[in-house]
Amino acid sequence: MGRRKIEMKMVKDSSSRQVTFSKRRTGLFKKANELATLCGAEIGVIVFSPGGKPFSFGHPNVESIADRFLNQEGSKSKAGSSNSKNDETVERLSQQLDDLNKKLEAEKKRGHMLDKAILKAKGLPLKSKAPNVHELSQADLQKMKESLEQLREKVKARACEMEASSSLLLLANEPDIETDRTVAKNE
Amino acid sequence: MGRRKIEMKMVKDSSSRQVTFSKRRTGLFKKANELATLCGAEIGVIVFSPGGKPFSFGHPNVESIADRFLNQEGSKSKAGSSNSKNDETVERLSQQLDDLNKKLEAEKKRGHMLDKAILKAKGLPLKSKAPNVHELSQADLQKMKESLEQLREKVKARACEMEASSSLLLLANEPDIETDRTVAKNE
DNA sequence: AACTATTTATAAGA
DNA sequence: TTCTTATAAATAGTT
Repeated sequence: MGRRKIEMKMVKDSSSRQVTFSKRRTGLFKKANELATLCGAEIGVIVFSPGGKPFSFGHPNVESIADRFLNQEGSKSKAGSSNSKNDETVERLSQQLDDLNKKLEAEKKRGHMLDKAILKAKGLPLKSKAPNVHELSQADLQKMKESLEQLREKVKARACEMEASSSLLLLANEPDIETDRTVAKNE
Repeated sequence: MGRRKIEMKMVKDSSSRQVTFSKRRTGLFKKANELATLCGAEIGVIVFSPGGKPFSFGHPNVESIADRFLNQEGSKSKAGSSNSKNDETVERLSQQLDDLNKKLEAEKKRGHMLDKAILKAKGLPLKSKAPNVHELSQADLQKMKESLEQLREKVKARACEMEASSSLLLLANEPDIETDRTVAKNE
């Protein structure tokens, strides 16, 4: 978003990385604040710099949001046991798998287009070495997609089980809830 | 940032607010992901929609970051000590999902690149069947982990294949290969 | 810290 | 809801 487009990978130069971190952290918090303001959403952002220093933004405050998220009393079982945390993790993994599925489908379509494009444009000797490299790639993507779907099913199944059984577990662990609005320290 | 500049006030129209929330949440997660990637920072973002639905982004995962933040001083390890193993596995799964996303996005970009440089479009339908497996626990988490590792290998393999086979094409067209991860769920 | 040239994000509209 | 387009913002490279 500046003079040049940059590669999405770790900035090598330590000094530049620090500058980027600082600028983008500010930008991220600003975006978070706008989202909270415009939509009345509750948001918590926690950032640990590469040096391990903590920064945070919260509306209304990070602690309550983090706590609420970790114990997720909203729609699941009422047991605030250590399992609910795990439960939520599994739930999120499931969501991420869903997301991956979408990406894979898009990628598959694109892959077919590329196959045609490549053959048409150059008629490269891709078939000589083995079956078409891109065809194999497609097969792999298909396998990946199927595997991911299986995993998703397992994860979902497990989430349900945990929900059902977690209510039997201990309820004696509640992290304290603090109050604090926007906190952003400079590194 | 669009057709018009908008006031930083709660969007009145419920419908528009929902759209704004969805778009900006996606943008926020993307920014968070970029910050994590570029600077090697650990980031956790938690968003509760006005309706109370939870969304989150985490690198490597929200839980560990939230925990670390809430327990700034020492370790936490609440009650369920038998869950530590699970937590560990889940953490690894999260890490691998992250890795998968990274590679997939890299390919996606590569695809865009080739696509852009070469041809016009064409799509195709697709569907697949996923066995519905229940009963998941320690052993299953292990399987999930292994599956993810296999997938990662496949993706890695494909990435290499494409890299090798597309170099010729790339030379004749646009260079520039990037990587980026994006994890965002829609409400 | 400021300053731009560019790249991104996104408000509207379809 | 997804995509497209016109603009507002964010920000990479500089000074």
